[in-house]
Amino acid sequence: MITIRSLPKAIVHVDCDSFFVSVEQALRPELKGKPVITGQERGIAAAMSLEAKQRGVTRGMSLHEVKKVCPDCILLPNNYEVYSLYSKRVFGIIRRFTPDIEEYSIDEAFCDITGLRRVYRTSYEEIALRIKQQLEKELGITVSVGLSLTKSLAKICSKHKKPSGFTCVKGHDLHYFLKQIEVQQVCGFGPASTALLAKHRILTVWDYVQCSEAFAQKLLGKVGIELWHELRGQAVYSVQTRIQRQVSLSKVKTFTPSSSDLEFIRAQLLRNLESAFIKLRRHQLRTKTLGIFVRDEEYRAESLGVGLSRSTSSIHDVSCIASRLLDTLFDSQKRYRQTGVYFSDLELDSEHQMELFENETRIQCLKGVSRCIDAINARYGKHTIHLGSTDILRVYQQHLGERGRIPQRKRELLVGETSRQRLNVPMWNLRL
DNA sequence: TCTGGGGTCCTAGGACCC
DNA sequence: TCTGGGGTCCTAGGACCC
Repeated sequence: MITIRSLPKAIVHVDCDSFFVSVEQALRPELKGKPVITGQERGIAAAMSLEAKQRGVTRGMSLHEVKKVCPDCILLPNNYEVYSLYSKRVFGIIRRFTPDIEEYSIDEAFCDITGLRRVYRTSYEEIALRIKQQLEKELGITVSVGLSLTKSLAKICSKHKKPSGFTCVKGHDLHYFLKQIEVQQVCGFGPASTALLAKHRILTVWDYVQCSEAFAQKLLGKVGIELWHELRGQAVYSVQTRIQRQVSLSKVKTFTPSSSDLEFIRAQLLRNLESAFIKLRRHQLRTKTLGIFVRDEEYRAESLGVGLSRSTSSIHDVSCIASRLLDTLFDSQKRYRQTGVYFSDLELDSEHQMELFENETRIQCLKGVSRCIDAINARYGKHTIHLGSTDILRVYQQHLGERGRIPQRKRELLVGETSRQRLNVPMWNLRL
């Protein structure tokens, strides 16, 4: 069921331009006007300055590709702590104008300024412009701002002119504006929806809102009908001022070349599991489910999940389960290029209640082990202490033969180390 | 774009029960 | 043993977002 708000609203969307790079440039003015790219540590371009974009650098481009198209670019590693601090400052400045703000992502926010005309004794446009000017003045970065009747429309507006754009679309201008906007520019219409709409000759947002509500639902289900209202100026999505509780957590790893070696894939999967648990504990969470997935060379995913009898934040409880799930999914005829684990149904550590027949001593003991591992890894580096069965990854690179496979004789030597794991005896290795 | 990582939400279909 | 109908819950997979 969807709720449509009857009164017209004034929703602002703020989008920071090339956020990561803009922050770097704000902190180091000598970088301004140069082709700057962040993402060095991950090997792909995460964000780039206008100058880099003009040379043909795109998001997700591999760095050796970047070097080809833009040899003089300045490569920087992502500095999430600093971006996160800047992000808080962005939200803080907007919050001075209204408490009705949704922190949508690290560099985007929605805010609802409905009814504030009287408070500020000025128009909605003027309020939105003041927010933009204040952000740019205080932070030394540029932002693009959209103002309209709904979140979906405001987001299209902020994207309409970039960088440092301001677009306001009122109800009476809506039809004129929507005729210029293609459906793929709507947040919520991805490649699949766009292709489906194109089949029915629906190319612009105006074409879409001219369809009947029933047709929108038939074609694209719940999202289709919600967006149909939103794009006609009837608000369905409200500005979510409260931070939503995290509902899932996952860790994936793609490896090149692909592999059909079960023990190597198992090691990759268990390494994902180690990382996922580290993150889970860092957020003081526990999981009640465990899921794994693998992707083959065609990028097709297969997954398998189980509910756990009690929630946990310790890998000892589930490493054998993960291993068995993999045995079920694994097809020796296929080559795989990605593994992943995911936890859904998360609960806060503080909210966890012991069950009647739980073994308190064992649980406390495992907790202590996890605490020690976290402390050692924090001091000496991630995965300094790791499961014995993931140790194969450390030596794998040294032994790689042709086609990304470890020669059988060497493999036997390596896999031998992991046999205890499969006998349900946790084994730990210290990387020295 | 053909594929890097971390999320959210929706839906179709199956299992199970009455 | 086969067969109706309806409800709920769960799961795998898809689509989309940053």
